Amino acid sequence: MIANKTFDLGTAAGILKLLGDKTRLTMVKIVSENECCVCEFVDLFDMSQPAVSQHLRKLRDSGIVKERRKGQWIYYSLNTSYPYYSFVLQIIKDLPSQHYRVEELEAQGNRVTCCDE
Amino acid sequence: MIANKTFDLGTAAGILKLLGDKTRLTMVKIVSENECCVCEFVDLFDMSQPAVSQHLRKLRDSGIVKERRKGQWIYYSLNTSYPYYSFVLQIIKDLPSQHYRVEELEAQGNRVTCCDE
DNA sequence: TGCTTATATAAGTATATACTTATATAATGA
DNA sequence: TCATTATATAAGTATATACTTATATAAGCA
Repeated sequence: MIANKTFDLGTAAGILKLLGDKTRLTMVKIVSENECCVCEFVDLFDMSQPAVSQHLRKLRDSGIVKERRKGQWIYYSLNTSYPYYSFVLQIIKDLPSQHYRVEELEAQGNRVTCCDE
Repeated sequence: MIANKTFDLGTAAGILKLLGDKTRLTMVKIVSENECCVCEFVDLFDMSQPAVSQHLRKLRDSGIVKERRKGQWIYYSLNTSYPYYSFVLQIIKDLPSQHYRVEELEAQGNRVTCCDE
């Protein structure tokens, strides 16, 4: 683990608390494999848009994920320059891949064309 | 990661939620290095006995830690046969060692003589 | 410009959580 | 047996959390 200057137990607990919610943990696993936008999460989780938005806000505020606006859409991805990125990666690396869910979305034609640049 | 038959995201999130509390995360790190009894935790955390007991209960109920009675004392330690032990270990392994805190306790003469068998 | 779509925020609410104090259980030892 | 020590549990409470609905912001397009 590199560049974790102030990696105390309080910091670690804060990260674990954020990841200790099934929705957010799944979100983080997803964006570690595929850049994803809010409306796709709404589809994937069958959850209201504000609920999704509020979870993403927590993850963004902490620095775990980052956003990128592309027209109307805002894409979320794992923030590789997050100071505790390696800690996050360590936690999610062995979790079951969620790539198939994004593929399903794509098969249904519900994926936003985000890969066209 | 071995023997995690039903290691889905819900299970993982549940574990992370338990560890996502500074007190419990510290407890788990401590018992990964030293077997410890309740009254020692009370000293270490400067916290009420019931509060400590309730945190330990959550950790024990989940299976993360195990207990061993020795006379009046109940010693807690990391449960190495917990199905998700390797996941827990992966999370805590790089956290700052808490061994010095137990040593301080010992220096103050506040350590229960638990190693006399 | 006005309409639509995507996303964020605000405010309210029900439930979960981490404590508190009081009490129960269990082991030790006089 | 009774007192002491260690621990657990029960019940109450204040705060945190994850939603809800309503509304605001922002971009694209007719």
